[in-house]
Amino acid sequence: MPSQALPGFRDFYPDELELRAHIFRTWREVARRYGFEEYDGPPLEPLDIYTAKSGAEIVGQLYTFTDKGGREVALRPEMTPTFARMVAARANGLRKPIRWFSMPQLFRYERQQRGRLREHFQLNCDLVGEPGPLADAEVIALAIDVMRAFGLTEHEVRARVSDRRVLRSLLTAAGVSEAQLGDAYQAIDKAERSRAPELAAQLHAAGLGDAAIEGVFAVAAIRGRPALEAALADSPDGGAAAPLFATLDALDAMGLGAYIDVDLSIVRGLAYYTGTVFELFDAGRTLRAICGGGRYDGLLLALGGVDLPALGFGMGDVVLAELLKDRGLAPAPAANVDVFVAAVTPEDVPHALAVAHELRDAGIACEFALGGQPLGRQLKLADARGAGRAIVIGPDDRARGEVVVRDLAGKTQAPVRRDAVLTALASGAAVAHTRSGDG
RNA sequence: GUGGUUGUAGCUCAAUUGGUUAGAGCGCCGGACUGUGGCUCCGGAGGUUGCGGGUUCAAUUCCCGUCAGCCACCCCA
Repeated sequence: MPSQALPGFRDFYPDELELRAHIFRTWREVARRYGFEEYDGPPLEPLDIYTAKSGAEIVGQLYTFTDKGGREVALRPEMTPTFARMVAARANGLRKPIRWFSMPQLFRYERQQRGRLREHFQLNCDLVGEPGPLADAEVIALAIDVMRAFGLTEHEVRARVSDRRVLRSLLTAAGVSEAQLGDAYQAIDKAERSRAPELAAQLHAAGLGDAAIEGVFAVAAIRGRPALEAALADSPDGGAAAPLFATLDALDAMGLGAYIDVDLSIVRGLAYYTGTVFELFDAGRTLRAICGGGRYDGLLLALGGVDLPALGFGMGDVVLAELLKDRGLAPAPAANVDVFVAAVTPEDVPHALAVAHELRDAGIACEFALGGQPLGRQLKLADARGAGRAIVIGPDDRARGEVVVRDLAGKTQAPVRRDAVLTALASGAAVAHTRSGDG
């Protein structure tokens, strides 16, 4: 048994890379539709840009080492610190709002499971410089439109949306103190996965009273806009949800309302979110989150020293690829070549090479048999390669100054003058492409 | 990092309460088929049964360890 890839790392065979390329193409195409520009940064960064934000305990989940210059470095586990640095460095010169996206490969040293590896690619889209609710709608809409571009409908993917400003208002009204908010968020985040008595015990240990604990569970159970509006009716700060509602209205106006579930159990694990938070899930909830993001208005100040409102999301390729395969939405295998050039006898081979290279110069993908196989075997290979046409060159054809152009799907063929091969291919029956979708 | 569970050709899976040479389909290579492909038929290559140890006359099968996958926890930047 030869060595294999490290746990959590992937070898991409051609058919798997095909899916990855499909995901990358789609990510770029949809981001472009929203006016986002692509950027990138180094995959290796100083360790402290990650510990500064998340504390030293994060080191256990990073790939770190000391480089030959004595620097503590880490393979990037996330893009946000790099993004914050880049934005901060040129903040004054960049026209706001900034719409940037990237597709970094990220690394984290953790026990892998389905949908969670030690290495993955992640679409990061961030919008900086706009505090208003339309920015939130733009970012959520972009995430949803990526799903739609893959052919995923509102029956297959759900966007669960909440807002930390709303959570804070409701929890405060229920008697949760400012200092206890973090514990309350954590309990809400786990509400669907953990048992209520355990969570209640943890909250109790954090100093919450019975009424406040009950309030936390009540908030975590809010689903849908009417339920949220009802809860807010009893709240002293009913206006806390105004931005969220404006964002939801905007998504409705875009025609994407069918994808949205107001779901107050969504808080996101990160401490730095300040407003809208959202996650995308497959409708059956059999997989991990496809995408997560939200508004982080204080983070650029903390990381980069520029005080700009911002929000964004990250969408990994692993869960997405699982979902596309489950739903039969992975692209059909592409044809390797458009045309296969077959030589009947060894004497025909130089002529086949000349024709093949003419086609290649003209931008047509073509292949010929390297091993002098019989014609039948060559055509078999042409078929396996998905070629739409074959060009057959034999002594008889050459004697007439011709080649045979065969339509492999239609099983028809016709002689073509040797010097008219290119024009015949261009004007004849369309070269078959098996690719569908993004071709 | 903790606990549970599963590991048999490239892939999907078989192998009678432990029994002799570990099989099949798909895929791959070749032949039937040296100027016409997808089908069919025939043949071939490909396995230290994840790895190591133990029990036994005998281990793919039972036990232990280890590695890897999966599930839950942790974490989810």
